[in-house]
Amino acid sequence: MVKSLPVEAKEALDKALIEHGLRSTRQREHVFSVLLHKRDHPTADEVYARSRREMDSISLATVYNCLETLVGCGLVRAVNYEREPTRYCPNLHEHAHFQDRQTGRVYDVDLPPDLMKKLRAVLPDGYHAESIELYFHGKAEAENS
Amino acid sequence: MVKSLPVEAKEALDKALIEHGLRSTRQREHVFSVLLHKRDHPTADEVYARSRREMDSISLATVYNCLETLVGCGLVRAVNYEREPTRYCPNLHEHAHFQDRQTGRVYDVDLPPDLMKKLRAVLPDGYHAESIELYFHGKAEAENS
DNA sequence: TTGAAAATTGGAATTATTCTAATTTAGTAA
DNA sequence: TTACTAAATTAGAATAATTCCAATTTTCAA
Repeated sequence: MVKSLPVEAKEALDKALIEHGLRSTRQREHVFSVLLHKRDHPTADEVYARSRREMDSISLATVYNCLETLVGCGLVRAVNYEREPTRYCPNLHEHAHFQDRQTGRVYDVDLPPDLMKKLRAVLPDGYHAESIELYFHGKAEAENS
Repeated sequence: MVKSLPVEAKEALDKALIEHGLRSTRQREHVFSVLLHKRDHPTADEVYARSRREMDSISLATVYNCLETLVGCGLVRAVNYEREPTRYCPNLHEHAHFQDRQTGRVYDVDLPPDLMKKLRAVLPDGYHAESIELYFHGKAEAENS
């Protein structure tokens, strides 16, 4: 059972939507709550399945729309490994991703402060990065869950 | 006109193919030469178009097969930005990629020695990276070509 | 030279995602 | 409240990069 949005998340959502000139809808709120509730980098299909458990009328197209909206508002990041389906991540701290080769599971990797600054400094003059994505792929030692 | 493979590239290709228990074919050699000749991170479709200019009988499926083989042999890297078509890069030096938001063009970014080592050190115990991909996206000041 | 395994081929199939056009809804103004 | 209008949702069709398939061709070792 996905609990509804905590107030601070609801506030962040409404604020971001208003800032972007977008409306608050049940579906957007629900999709956001699904992402926050289980932060395991689900695909759109998985978000759809989870969303339907509480909101059986939501459509796949709407899930895609909501995810795109959330990414556009900066509340969620899209994570792409090779040509696998896009995964979604509501962690807004500066972080990288690690995918386990065997299970395909994706984990967040915290980054030391200033690492992004250092990476940005690697760019030659004339290159200005708006986003930096750091993807690790390999073997993660067995964990529970 | 795509010149045929330089000897050292031909040798590297044959060596890599043999190491992986694969055969040398005209198509593999030609696709590799196309990648080496213009290193602008072409998509499979673009590689197909270029390959056909000299080898009109090559099929799109074969181009995909060859690219996959070259990547598997470690002679070429696959570059993925969001859900755009995969691009291919024959630069084997340690490097990152930068995509210009406006043109979509992808550039190689040289990395200082040891940067990859430092990035690897960011991983918590139990995580072992086999590959690390660093993607920049933003604005590159206008260049010729 | 030959045979078997591997590679190529054209076209069909797949699949994540986007598009479309009709319906519903949110938010505002009267 | 009510009514309006633009925005959002919806189901299903369409798209596009890639993969699959079964038949043919090629490589290479014996």
